[in-house]
Amino acid sequence: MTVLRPVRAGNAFEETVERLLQAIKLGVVAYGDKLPPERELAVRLGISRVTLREAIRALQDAGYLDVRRGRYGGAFVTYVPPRPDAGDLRQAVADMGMAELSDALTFRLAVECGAAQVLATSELTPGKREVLLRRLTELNEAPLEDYRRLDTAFHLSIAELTGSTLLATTCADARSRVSDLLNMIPMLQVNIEHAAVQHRAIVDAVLAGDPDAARRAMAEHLEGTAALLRAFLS
Amino acid sequence: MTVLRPVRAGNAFEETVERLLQAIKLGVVAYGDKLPPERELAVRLGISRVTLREAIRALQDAGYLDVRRGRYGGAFVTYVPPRPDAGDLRQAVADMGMAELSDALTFRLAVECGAAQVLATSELTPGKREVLLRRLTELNEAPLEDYRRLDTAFHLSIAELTGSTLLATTCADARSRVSDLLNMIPMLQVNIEHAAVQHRAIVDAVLAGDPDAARRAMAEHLEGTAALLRAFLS
DNA sequence: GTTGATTGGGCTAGTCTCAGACCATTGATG
DNA sequence: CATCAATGGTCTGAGACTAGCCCAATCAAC
Repeated sequence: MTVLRPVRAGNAFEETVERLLQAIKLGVVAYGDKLPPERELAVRLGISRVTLREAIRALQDAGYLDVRRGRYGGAFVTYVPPRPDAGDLRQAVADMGMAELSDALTFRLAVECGAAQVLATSELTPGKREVLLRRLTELNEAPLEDYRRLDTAFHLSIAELTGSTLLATTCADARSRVSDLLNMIPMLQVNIEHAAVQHRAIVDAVLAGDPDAARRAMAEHLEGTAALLRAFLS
Repeated sequence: MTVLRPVRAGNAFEETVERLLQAIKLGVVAYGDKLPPERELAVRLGISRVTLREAIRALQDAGYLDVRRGRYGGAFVTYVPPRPDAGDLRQAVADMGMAELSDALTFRLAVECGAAQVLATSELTPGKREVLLRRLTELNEAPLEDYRRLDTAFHLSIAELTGSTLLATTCADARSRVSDLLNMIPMLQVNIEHAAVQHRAIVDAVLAGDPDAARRAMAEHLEGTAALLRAFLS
């Protein structure tokens, strides 16, 4: 029974660390940015300041954050994604386990295709069309070190533009489950160009209001990424 | 920022009540069945027996469970879905709020279509094909009072057959967000027949290995249900 | 009947988490 | 250079949650 599973993934401290790590690794707070003030963040995360501080302390010790006191102080992100490396990738996949990996990839495929389909079905305001196109342009013009972050932003904006909070958080969750691995895939110019074509196809289908084409373009894109990932494992 | 949202939906007691309610309302434990023994269930839910007992007590007080001591005792499900009623439906939607409702419907559309697509893409073993067909048959032969439960089982088995635990739990979550409302939609023979045709189309597309058709059939089915729901609100 | 296995009922000591108050540091501003 | 607002750092008492233990009820099997 899939429903009588653990109510909680861990204690408040552990879950908070995970959540902050997700924000950092997805680039929601980029390098050099700071987290919101502790008091405000604790409220938003629905936990006490004490617990939040423990989590921040752990991330500081692990080298993800630099905490400074005083006015204009805060917890600044110092994390930079590791340089892509096929060896690290193999190691990371081994740590994760093949079963969990394919679960995560399947999950991502389903929810992101669902989001693309829904977005293509919905009435898109000019403002929304513009957001989508801007994200695509930013990604295409990105310097190499910003590529992953802007790719994440592009993918997540598709889910966010549907207007469904549940869908947006689920896509963010799905992405974060594979983001470490994606970051370790060596980036070749040919792959980036290939991805750019696929991104364009997704946007075109969404803007044309063609859910079938959107779903197909997204599936092709994600399956390409998954295949690339698997290719570095053999 | 969609990612710096609350780490927890409530305290352990509240989340446990929700989870048990989900199991009951989705029919994972049907009327007359009993929950697993407290000690075992507490382990599976990852909580203490004390907290579990509080949750069970609350559900007992609310009339969902009948708890009996001694050997062969346990917590027996006494819940029967309320008789469909358009008035109750309107009330429930008003309580829920339109924004939350459309979020839930969008979410369900995305993840269930994603699941159907994924399943149609995957290699289906004879055993899996059989499970799917059996669920469909059971649903079609169901007496009226079992219809909702078997409909849920049919939909969830699509997600489960993908082999992705994440996807299965997400679909269960999506369904449970609208299950109360679905239970309140008056069931007309014409609607059931209509749904049967759509269910058949979904299964055919999945078995044929046609992800586009599967996605389309599922979308049509869910949009039909959503439209039916909205129809009773005006 | 008596027994014994299974199950719910209840207690306690210890840990986790919280809310709220107060302290310490920083740096822009006057 | 003094001020002060914003921010991290720390403490305390209360409540939530847990692990582990033992008690009480039930009923099939002997």
